[in-house]
Amino acid sequence: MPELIEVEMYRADVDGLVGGTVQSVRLNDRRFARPKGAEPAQFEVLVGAQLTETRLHGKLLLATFGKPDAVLGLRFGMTGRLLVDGRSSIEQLEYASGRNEPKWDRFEIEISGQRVVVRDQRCLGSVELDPDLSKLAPDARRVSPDILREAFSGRSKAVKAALLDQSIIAGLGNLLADEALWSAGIAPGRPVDELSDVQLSDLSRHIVETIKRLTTTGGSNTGRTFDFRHEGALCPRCSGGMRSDRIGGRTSWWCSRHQS
DNA sequence: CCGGATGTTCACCT
DNA sequence: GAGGTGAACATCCG
Repeated sequence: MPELIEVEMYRADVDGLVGGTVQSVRLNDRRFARPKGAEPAQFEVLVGAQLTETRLHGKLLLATFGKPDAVLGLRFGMTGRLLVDGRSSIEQLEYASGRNEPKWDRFEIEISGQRVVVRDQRCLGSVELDPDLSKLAPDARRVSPDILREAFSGRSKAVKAALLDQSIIAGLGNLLADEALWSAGIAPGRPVDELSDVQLSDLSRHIVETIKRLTTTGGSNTGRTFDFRHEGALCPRCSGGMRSDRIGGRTSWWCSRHQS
């Protein structure tokens, strides 16, 4: 289940509570708060506030409140999920275990009688009050060839590493980045300053397209249309051998034939 | 026991 | 500043 896709589902869940009023807030695990060392008590300001809007920037889920004005930012890491009244729109997470323990409830907020819980086994997600939104990178769902070119300018790192860097482009995770590069026929290790105009435009289009496709088809299944992330796999497009390597600190898979 | 996993961040090199 | 690497975070799985 690709990353930004599921966060969008969580956003839709929270959006169903817009107009509601916060009755209680609880940070169960202070390690979950950002910035590191933030006081758990700060979240109390949300009590009595009204949820006015939800939106996404990259993988960051933002809930805006009024009276008093405040913004709550939620990050889900690799194993975080959101429960509303004990239910989640995501049945299972690939890398979360099948179990579902209440002890992993790191943050809870009650809005109009509905209990919103961030349950995160590995505790790699976080919650932040009034996150700094002034220097966010462009959102992956709205990239254009020009935006990509601008984001990559003055850089030389591998395109896969650049796509994973949330300060360059916000929203792509490991699977989504591999899939977009596969669709665009670009090898993940190719430095961004070597990409042609045509490749930049292909990449831009396939990023937007991949996110859109998986958002609409990913709800009822795993979100992935094929599986090529294993040894010996053949490319579903051209039957080339799939290769893997570590790029940008993460395992990347690509087709040795049609991606260059 | 070890390594790796849809993520982010920090420290430390070059 | 840029880029790379490795560790850390917490937990489970093969």
